[in-house]
Amino acid sequence: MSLTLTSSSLALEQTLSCLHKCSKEVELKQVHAHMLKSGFFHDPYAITKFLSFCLSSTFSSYAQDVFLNDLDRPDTFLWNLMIKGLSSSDQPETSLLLYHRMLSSSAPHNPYTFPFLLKACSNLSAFQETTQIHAHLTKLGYANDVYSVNSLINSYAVTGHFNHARLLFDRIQEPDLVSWNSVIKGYAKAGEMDTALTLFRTIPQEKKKNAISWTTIISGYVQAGMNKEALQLFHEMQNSNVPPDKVSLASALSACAQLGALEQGRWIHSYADKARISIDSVLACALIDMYAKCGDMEEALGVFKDVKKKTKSVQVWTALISGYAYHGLGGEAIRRFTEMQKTGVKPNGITLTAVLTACSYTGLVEEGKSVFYTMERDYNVKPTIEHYGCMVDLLGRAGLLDEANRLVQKMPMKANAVIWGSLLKACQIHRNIELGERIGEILIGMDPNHGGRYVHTANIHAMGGKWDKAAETRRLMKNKGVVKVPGCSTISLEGTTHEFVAGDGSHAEIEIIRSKWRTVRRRLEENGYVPELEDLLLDLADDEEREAIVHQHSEKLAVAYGLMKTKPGTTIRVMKNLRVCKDCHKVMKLVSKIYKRDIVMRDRTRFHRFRDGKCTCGDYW
DNA sequence: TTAGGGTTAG
Repeated sequence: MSLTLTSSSLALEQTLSCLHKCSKEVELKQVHAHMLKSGFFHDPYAITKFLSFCLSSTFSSYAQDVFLNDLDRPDTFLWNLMIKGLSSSDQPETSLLLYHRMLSSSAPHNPYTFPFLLKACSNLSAFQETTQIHAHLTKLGYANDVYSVNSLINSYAVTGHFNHARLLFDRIQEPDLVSWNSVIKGYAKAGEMDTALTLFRTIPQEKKKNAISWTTIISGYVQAGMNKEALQLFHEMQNSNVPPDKVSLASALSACAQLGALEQGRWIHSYADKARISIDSVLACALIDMYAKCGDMEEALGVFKDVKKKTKSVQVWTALISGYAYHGLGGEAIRRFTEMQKTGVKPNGITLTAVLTACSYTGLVEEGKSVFYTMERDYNVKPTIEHYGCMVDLLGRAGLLDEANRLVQKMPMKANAVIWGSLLKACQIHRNIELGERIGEILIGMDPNHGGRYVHTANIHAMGGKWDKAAETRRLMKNKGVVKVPGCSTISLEGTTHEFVAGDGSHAEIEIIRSKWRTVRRRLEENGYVPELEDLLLDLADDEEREAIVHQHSEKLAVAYGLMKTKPGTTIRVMKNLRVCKDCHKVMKLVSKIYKRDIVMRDRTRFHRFRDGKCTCGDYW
């Protein structure tokens, strides 16, 4: 008897080890059939192992089928196993479905189910379901179960209902750290950073803030676009004896990427190396994105190459492709896109947005069209407004304004301000005054408090010589009290960021900088420079006045400062909040040649790298 | 059994 048992359990263990090698559904089916035939499906241990494997790999719907069809009256443990597994699968809604099945079965309920269910609600961002489950667990008498309450707080937090979360939090006699972190998340998610920070500061010392607490507040600031504050908190975290883990690092890297803070980003990278924190897919993404957005594509590629093949997820590939896109390296982006597919990684909607952006920025019209019109068939991704946006931009930049406009008319969703904005820009570049004026009016209607809308509309009127209309638009803007965001450029030197705002003289060394700029300008003029005033369609009387304005542009002052303060041959890195104007672009090309300097300039949407009189954008931007 | 992260069109 004991011999039989041993051999049968041996057989089971062998079968289970086969199970773990299954990567295709046919293979899984074979193991499944074998287990049924051998009677293993009467053994709860075997069933648990089988379902757990399916749920943790790509076979969660297979697990669901087996569970519902093959099992005779599963117990509460198995129901919970299924609900847990499905809650973090790619179809969390099936978890809720199973819960309703469980209720109509004879399996007795227990409080263990609820945190899993609420996890599914969080993953679905489902507020209605959260309230239903809340009501149900109250009715069943689990309203004081700490795990359930914390999960409820989290679900309300994730769905943006911080008041619901707070109400529950305030009723807890002594909230644990999970409760604190969850309620803070609620405020952070809703952008209520003042309250989030106040609560964060109120966490009692004995609860001992952990890396999760810190990351919650840091990533809250990042999501609110308050990146400087995020990095300040990251520094505070390091002084507080809570070592950052990979999740904290990824959040801080996001802040660096947005700020263009290359030095701090590099520091985080070397910290991860020193602390022997392995670079997983998410950290790799954050690093590649940081280096790319800070203008260092070589380093971004270095990180990408060091990532192990198994870790090269679609997101990691997408981060690299996006980097090439906004560096204007369309050919390289497409090459990587092809390479990615050869390794068996399928693109998602975001990857395709990046590829289309790359085509748009490089003028690869046919390549872009081919991807756009086959994406649903080839990649099973339905075009979203972002993809249409890329296409409108691609066609518009290339001068195919009618085609772009037709696409806007026939797309299945309503055009938003981004789409109209990109079409208006194309009208300016290609001097289609009539269409541009119509779009300008639409945009002002959509965004009456956005200064840029009025400025662009006034400019297109001016371009058509309609000075009275241009003046009227500016007057309208003034009357409404709307102000234009001023152009602002920054340059980082030895860890200090210097800021220059157009026409503003607040920098301590402004007089020397202006004088330096006059010297630069003279050298440019000796080399044949003539100002490019086309972009500056202000209704000013004469060219002299317009020239004076163009020479106060913030990026010129930043570069002049860079030339003053850095050694010959050093790359000058400048960031601008708006798009670079034609004259500044021309000037940068000349400076790069005459002063033998590489200039890397990040503007609102992309990078320009100037070297020896040329720019990587090929003057197509 | 409960809490934190990355890639997206102007």
